[in-house]
Amino acid sequence: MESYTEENYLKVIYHLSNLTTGTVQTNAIADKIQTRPASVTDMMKKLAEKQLINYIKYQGVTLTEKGKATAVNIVRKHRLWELFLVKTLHFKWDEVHEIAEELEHVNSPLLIERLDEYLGYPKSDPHGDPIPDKNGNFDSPALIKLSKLKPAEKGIVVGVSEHSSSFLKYLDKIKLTLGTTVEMIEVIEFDGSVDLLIEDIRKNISREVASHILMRTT
Amino acid sequence: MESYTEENYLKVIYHLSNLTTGTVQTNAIADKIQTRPASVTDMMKKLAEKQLINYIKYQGVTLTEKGKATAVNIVRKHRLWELFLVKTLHFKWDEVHEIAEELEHVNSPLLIERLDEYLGYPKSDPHGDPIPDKNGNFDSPALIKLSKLKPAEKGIVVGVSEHSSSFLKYLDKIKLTLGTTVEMIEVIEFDGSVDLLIEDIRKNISREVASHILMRTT
DNA sequence: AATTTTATTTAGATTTATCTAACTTTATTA
DNA sequence: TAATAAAGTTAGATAAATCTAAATAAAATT
Repeated sequence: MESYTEENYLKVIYHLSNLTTGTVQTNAIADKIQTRPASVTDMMKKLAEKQLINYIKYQGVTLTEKGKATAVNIVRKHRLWELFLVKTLHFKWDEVHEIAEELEHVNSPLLIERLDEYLGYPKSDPHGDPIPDKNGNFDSPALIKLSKLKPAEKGIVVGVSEHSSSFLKYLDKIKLTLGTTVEMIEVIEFDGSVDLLIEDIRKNISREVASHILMRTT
Repeated sequence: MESYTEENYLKVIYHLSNLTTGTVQTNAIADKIQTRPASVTDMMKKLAEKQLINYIKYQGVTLTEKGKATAVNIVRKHRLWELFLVKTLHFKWDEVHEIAEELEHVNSPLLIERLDEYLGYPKSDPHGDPIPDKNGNFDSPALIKLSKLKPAEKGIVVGVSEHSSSFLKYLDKIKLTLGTTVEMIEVIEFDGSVDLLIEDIRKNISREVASHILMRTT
């Protein structure tokens, strides 16, 4: 069994290696986990000893199969809980992340099995992220960042790659929520911001925001 | 904020002082929490420093108002989760204790508020134990142990004072579940076991078991 | 009351996860 | 490529929760 802390490290490594598809650096982990690089190094040694990561001094880490399976299971629990909070307890999508961060560490495979069943074996969470099944499998639809849409191209918002409450609240405000259809008008060369048509209203959003919104083109 | 461990100590002290209405001894806590008396003493000093308990060396402890409020809140969370597991996720009453032991430590007042609302502000959990409300209030109906019923007296099973799976499974087996009406036939003087009428069938159960079944007389 | 038993506490050690400060390795750039 | 900057590691320390073994206090018994 992994400790609460070990689970968090594995989860963070998993998320960071998803973004770069390569190895994960010590400082990146320290940043995400809000700790010191020295603490990360200590933990890397421990996780390597437990065969959960491949660790080469000064070279960063990758997850082993075992480590990846553990991480995916935590992600599965996190996303099932988020969906439960929104669907059953009527939380808003920007309120669930922190609570799920705690719930994901509750260790009862049967509980998660039952929760999955209760929710109808869902395929995605309230932010559009895929929910791995019991065996860790999930399909990641081919997604494109909103910032990469071509002029006149249309797409549906299916996910976000940033889960902070302030970001999600902002999306609610400008009506850029999951399932919304958006048409690209143009990318402003000067600052990379984008002019969009959101439900027939023309809006400009920053490059920063547009790069965290994931679309499926239609 | 209290740590996971501190919360467990407070909960155990609360439950033990309920039984004796007096102070709680070091060894009793050590026993319940499966740790050494020396560890309990260490923790008692810490909890006393935080004003959660009144601690006098060699004399045992009592909860302060603050400590009691904290303990009651944990009990509230535990019982709400147990009810959720049974009502919504279709667990059996003997399967929920261990899972609730973990869930009770998730710290989100809003989550518990919503869960309470979702469950319809219930007054008792699947074992018949009262669920404290948001302010820590609950009514403890005047209960009598099954072992104390007088011959020919009838009562309804409303709770149990033992939550082990083996005990609850046994109750299921002999059809002595919550809500069942039972009539006392006689107490066998020799071993204190009781002859009962349970749904028109005459059964004998041990003093030990009968003393853990709580009744409301009818 | 003296002795024995039981309950509790103290002292000092251990484990886990963290830290700071100093040092080493790798990467960048002038 | 030598110097500088950035990234990562090591060594030694700290806090939380636990332990064992020894000491002390309270309770029970002769």
